[in-house]
Amino acid sequence: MAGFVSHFTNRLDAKGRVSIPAPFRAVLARDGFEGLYCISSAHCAAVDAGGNQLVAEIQNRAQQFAKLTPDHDMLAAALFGASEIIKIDGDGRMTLSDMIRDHAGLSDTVTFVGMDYKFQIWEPEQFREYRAEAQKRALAMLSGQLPAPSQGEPV
Amino acid sequence: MAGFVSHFTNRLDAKGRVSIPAPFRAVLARDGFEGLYCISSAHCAAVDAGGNQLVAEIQNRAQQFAKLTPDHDMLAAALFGASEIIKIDGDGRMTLSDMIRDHAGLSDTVTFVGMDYKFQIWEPEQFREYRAEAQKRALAMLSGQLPAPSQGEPV
DNA sequence: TGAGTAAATATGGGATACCATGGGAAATCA
DNA sequence: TGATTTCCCATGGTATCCCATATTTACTCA
Repeated sequence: MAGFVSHFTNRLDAKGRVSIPAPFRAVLARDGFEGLYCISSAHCAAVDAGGNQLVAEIQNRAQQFAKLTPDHDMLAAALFGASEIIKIDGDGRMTLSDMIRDHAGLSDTVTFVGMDYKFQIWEPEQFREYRAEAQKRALAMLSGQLPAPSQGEPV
Repeated sequence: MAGFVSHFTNRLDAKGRVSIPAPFRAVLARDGFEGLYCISSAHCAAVDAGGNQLVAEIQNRAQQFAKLTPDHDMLAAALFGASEIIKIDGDGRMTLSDMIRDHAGLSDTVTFVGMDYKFQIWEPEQFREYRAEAQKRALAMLSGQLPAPSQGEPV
């Protein structure tokens, strides 16, 4: 099944709302999750967003540790504490929370980046920089220039 | 089963639409993908296009890494963020996005180049140059003049 | 064989539907 | 009650759908 693909930049209005790109809304509708699951990325200035597919990946991560252990508690606090569920209004818009705005450094435009099972929310200029770097690294990785990938690197 | 072969040059109309060559449409119909999956080539001024076969190659590349890791995020941003799914209208035409037009440097004509499991979208003159170079290199490779090509050439 | 006919294809253009965006009014909260 | 949020409607631009036409290719039948 097709996931989140391509990237879009939309404007933030005076009320702090921004349209979620229509193709992404279509994916979310198929996914079935009510609202939009958002979680600050631990390793870049972006917010991960998505539906059940994303939630499943996160839970999968937490399940590496037995419940009630200090490790699990810590990971759970880090993951779920940095998460929130945003409502989507009748016109397909979301209202950005302070957490999202601060973490991504957003001002008046927002870039949505498809990443198959989730998408990311970026400040446009920062995404440009990240993408330039990502493309360089991807080219190197895919050309077999780099050693074996890190299988289970922490989030 | 036969893939995408040969090349065709069609005209871009005032609305930015261009007919996908009928032989390519036949391959896409067999493939079963809904629409046309497009991704900017990382190493030349062309856009890769195709259906499930192409998507499978790309997903395969991303699966080298565990989800939610920095490596996977980076690769996914470079691959899926640079992709889009273009609709094909009832007459077999696609509307070129800005991304495609810019990346390939298109103006008023488009060359479609079959490459078996995918095809490429080129500006005609740039393709001529690329092909001249490609033929020279292919000849050298096939006669064993050059060292083995890089293992995992980017999608 | 060869003119006539039918089918497929590339291309043009009008009408309609969709989407991002702005703003007002009702509802909710502190 | 003032501020914020949620719901609803308006609008301009664009993409999509549908139909028309020219040109080529394939086919038919005398």
